[in-house]
Amino acid sequence: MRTGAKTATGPERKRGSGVSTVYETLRREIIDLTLAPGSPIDEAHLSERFQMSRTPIREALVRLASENLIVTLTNRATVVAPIDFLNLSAFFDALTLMYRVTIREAATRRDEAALDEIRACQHAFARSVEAGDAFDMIATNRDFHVAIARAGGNGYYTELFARLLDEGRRILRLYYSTFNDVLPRRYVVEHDEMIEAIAAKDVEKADALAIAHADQIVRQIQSYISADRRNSNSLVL
Amino acid sequence: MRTGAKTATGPERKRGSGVSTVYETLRREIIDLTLAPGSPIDEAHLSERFQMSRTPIREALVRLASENLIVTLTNRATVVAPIDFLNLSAFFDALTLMYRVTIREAATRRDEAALDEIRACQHAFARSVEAGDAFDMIATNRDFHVAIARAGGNGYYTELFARLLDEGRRILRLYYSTFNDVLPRRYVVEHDEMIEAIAAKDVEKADALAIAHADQIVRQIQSYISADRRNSNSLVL
DNA sequence: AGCCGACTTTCTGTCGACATGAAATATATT
DNA sequence: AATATATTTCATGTCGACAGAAAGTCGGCT
Repeated sequence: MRTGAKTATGPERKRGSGVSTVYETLRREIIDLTLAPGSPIDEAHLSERFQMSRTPIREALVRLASENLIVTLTNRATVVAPIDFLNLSAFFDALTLMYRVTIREAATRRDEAALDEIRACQHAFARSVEAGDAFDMIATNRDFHVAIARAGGNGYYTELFARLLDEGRRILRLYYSTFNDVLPRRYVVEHDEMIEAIAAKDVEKADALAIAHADQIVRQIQSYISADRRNSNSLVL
Repeated sequence: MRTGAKTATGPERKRGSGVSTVYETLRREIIDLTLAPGSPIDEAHLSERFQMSRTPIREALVRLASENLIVTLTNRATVVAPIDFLNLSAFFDALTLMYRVTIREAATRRDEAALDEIRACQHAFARSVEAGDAFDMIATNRDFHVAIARAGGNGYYTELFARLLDEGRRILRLYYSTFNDVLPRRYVVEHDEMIEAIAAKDVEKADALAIAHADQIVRQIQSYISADRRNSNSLVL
């Protein structure tokens, strides 16, 4: 006989969805800086917020931790991963490398479907630049470059690149207020040139564009940071 | 087989150690092919084997899954990640790139402590080559290259490279029986030349050696595969 | 006899509760 | 008063149990 009276407060949630819901929501909030770097993550709070037990929440946290989006101090707190301004050069190096490698692969192996994907992302990016929506700009820019990486067809590159771009999103968010509208339009043009080079399978041209583009972004971030007095006080947020 | 003397009543296990114990043990067994690709992972079995509840085991599995060492089919089985022979070229590309990038960084930024680390790993590698222990050779070779990556000081590179080398360990294990003793000795010599170039901060020399080394390994794996009829039947294990 | 559907099995996903260890607080001592 | 120590607090780590979902099994039907 079944005990399944199912009570009043029905667990109206599909079975395997708990962990991924929490994971994706928190991931987005961390990258959006909705959750500030260093802010504590409380399992009980999340348990109440997402209306589920701590178990699926813990599993989501383990997943986030393995992507370095959160840091867990054993037996004590777990906090949103700080933005490490001390290792920025390693970040810039890796980011530049992946810009170059992924666009080279894309220029080599792209097919029409992948090109369409890239163009769609570029349109979304151009729209948010027109709209002056800095947040959406940062997000669509990320998607554009991930689409290029996908066109290259190397999952190892795509995965690392996506992580780097997400980390970049966090840093850019810190400075979104200082965004001016000169650089974004330049990015739109550079993106268009990239698409052209990829479509033409001109690997060296694409590579050169990637180098220039990466240089732009690195310089942009560096100028934001050096213009911001906060970092002379607390280097690690 | 190890420990397990803990029997009887006492939950004599340190508090935060459960997850990492399971994680590290399974990780080693997966990379060693002690757990065959595609073989099922049963939480209840592991629960009994490690003498702990399913909760810490599940968290270890989540961690392994996020590193693509296992694959979980929602609501169904979780299995050891198959070795994907179809995407080998992406693997070779990424591996070669990381050989080059990490050794270039190492040749640029290495300090004496890092060099000592690298030399220690090389000694361990040379010893296992002398001993003709193919398994240990594969493991110490991995450690040697990770040490070089560490010397470069870029965590993003080190992490990806370590993952790639571990994946390579799985593939090499498949063919360990066909190891001959010509190539390993060549590897020892090549490793020595790499150390020399890194110590001399000769970036271009180091890069050239990395390319040659990567080429060796890729060719070795490819020859094993093409010499092995298994793969014409089931391309994905 | 063969195909379809309900039952059973056996996993995984989720839950609530307890144990433990570290920070925070209160207390005692020099 | 300041430091060292005991106590409280409370978030985390772990546990055992229940519920839901597929695969496998068995019996009924045309």
